[in-house]
Amino acid sequence: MAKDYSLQHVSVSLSPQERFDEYLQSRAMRNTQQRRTVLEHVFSHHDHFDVETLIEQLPDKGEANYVSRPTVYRTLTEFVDAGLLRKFELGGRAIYEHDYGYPEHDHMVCNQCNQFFEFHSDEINNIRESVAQDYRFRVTGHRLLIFGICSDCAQPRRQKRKQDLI
Amino acid sequence: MAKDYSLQHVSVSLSPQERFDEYLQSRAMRNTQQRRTVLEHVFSHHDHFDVETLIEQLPDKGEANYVSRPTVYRTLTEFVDAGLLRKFELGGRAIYEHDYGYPEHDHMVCNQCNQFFEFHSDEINNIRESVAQDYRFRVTGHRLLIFGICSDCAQPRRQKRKQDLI
DNA sequence: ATCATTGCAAAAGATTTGCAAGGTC
DNA sequence: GACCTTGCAAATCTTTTGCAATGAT
Repeated sequence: MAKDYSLQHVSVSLSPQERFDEYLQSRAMRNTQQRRTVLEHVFSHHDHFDVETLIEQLPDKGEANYVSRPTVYRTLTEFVDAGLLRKFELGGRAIYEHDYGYPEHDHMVCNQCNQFFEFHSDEINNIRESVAQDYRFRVTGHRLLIFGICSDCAQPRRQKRKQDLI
Repeated sequence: MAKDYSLQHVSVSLSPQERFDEYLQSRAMRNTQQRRTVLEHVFSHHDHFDVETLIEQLPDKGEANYVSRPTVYRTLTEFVDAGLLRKFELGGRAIYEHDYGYPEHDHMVCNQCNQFFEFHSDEINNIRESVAQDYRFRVTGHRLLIFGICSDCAQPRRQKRKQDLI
C-alpha cells in the first residue's frame, strides 16, 4: 500500500555501513560489534520502528550479538547524528525511519491500525518557502503527519488487526 | 511576532467556560473548583504550554485553589476531549494550545529559542485532499511543524535567551 | 446520601546516566 | 596501553493509576 520509491531513490555513493564508518572515523569513535549489529538490522529492510520493537527483533540477552537497551538508545542517537536515521515522536515514543539515501516524504497515520503510509508532496516546499519569507524564518526541516483512517480499516469486513500502538 | 488572528476568530456563541459546562453536564460530571481553576488560567491568555509550565503558574501546594499534578493531567485530558484544547508532542512532552474558537493553523518552531510561531496555509488542505484521494484515506486531521531559526535568533547581536525546551 | 473527584503515594513507561569492566585501535 | 564502549543498576522525566477521603449535586 505504501508508494514504491525504488526508482526515485536519491543516488548515493556509500552504503549505510560505509557512511557510518566515515562518521566513526571522523570522530575517533570505534567500530564495535554492537554498532554493526544494530546498523545491519536497521538497514536490512525499510520500515518505521520504535525502540521497543527494534529490541525485540535483536538477539536476546544470552544470545550472540546481544545489545543492551542503553546501547541501543545510544546507537540510534548516533545514527541520527550521522544522518542515517530520522527520528520523530508519536504516541509518547520515538519513531525512527531511514533517512540516508531515502527520498523526502511525509506520513499518513491510520488511527485504527496505526500503520504508516508514506507520500511525497512538492507543495510542502511551497508552504515552507512562503512561510519562511513571511516570517523571515530560516527553515531547516519539517514534519507533517496526516491522521485518519486507511482504506483497509475503512472496510468493516476484512478488518486488519490493530497494530501495537506505534 | 505571531500573526494577529484577532479579526479571523471563528465565531462562537459560548465562552470556554460555558462550553465546558455543557460538556460536564452532558456527561454527568461535576463542576469542581479544580476544573474551574485550570480552565480559567488556561484561557486567560493565548499561549502554547506544557504541563510543567502550567503547574508552575498555578497556585502552589498550601495556597488557595491548589490543583494536584494528577488532577492537572486529568483535567487537560478532559479539555482536549471537550474540544477546548489541542494536544501534540514535542521534545518528549505534551504541548497544549487553544482549539475552541481559535482558527486553524500550523506551527513553526525555532530550534534556538524554542518559540512557536503560528501560520495558516490553505495549501495544506490541498495536500490533505490529494493525498486522501491517492490512498483512499479518510483524513481526520494533521499536524505540521516547520523547524528552523526565527528571525530574532538569526541576528547574532540582540540574541534572545534560549527558552526552556518547550 | 450518592457517587464523581481529588490528593497522595506509588506505579508505569520511555529514556538517560554513573561507573567499573571489557573491547578496539 | 590508551581510552572509547558496553552492560548493569539506578536514576530521571513524564504521565498514569489505585484508593481512601472529600466534595458536588
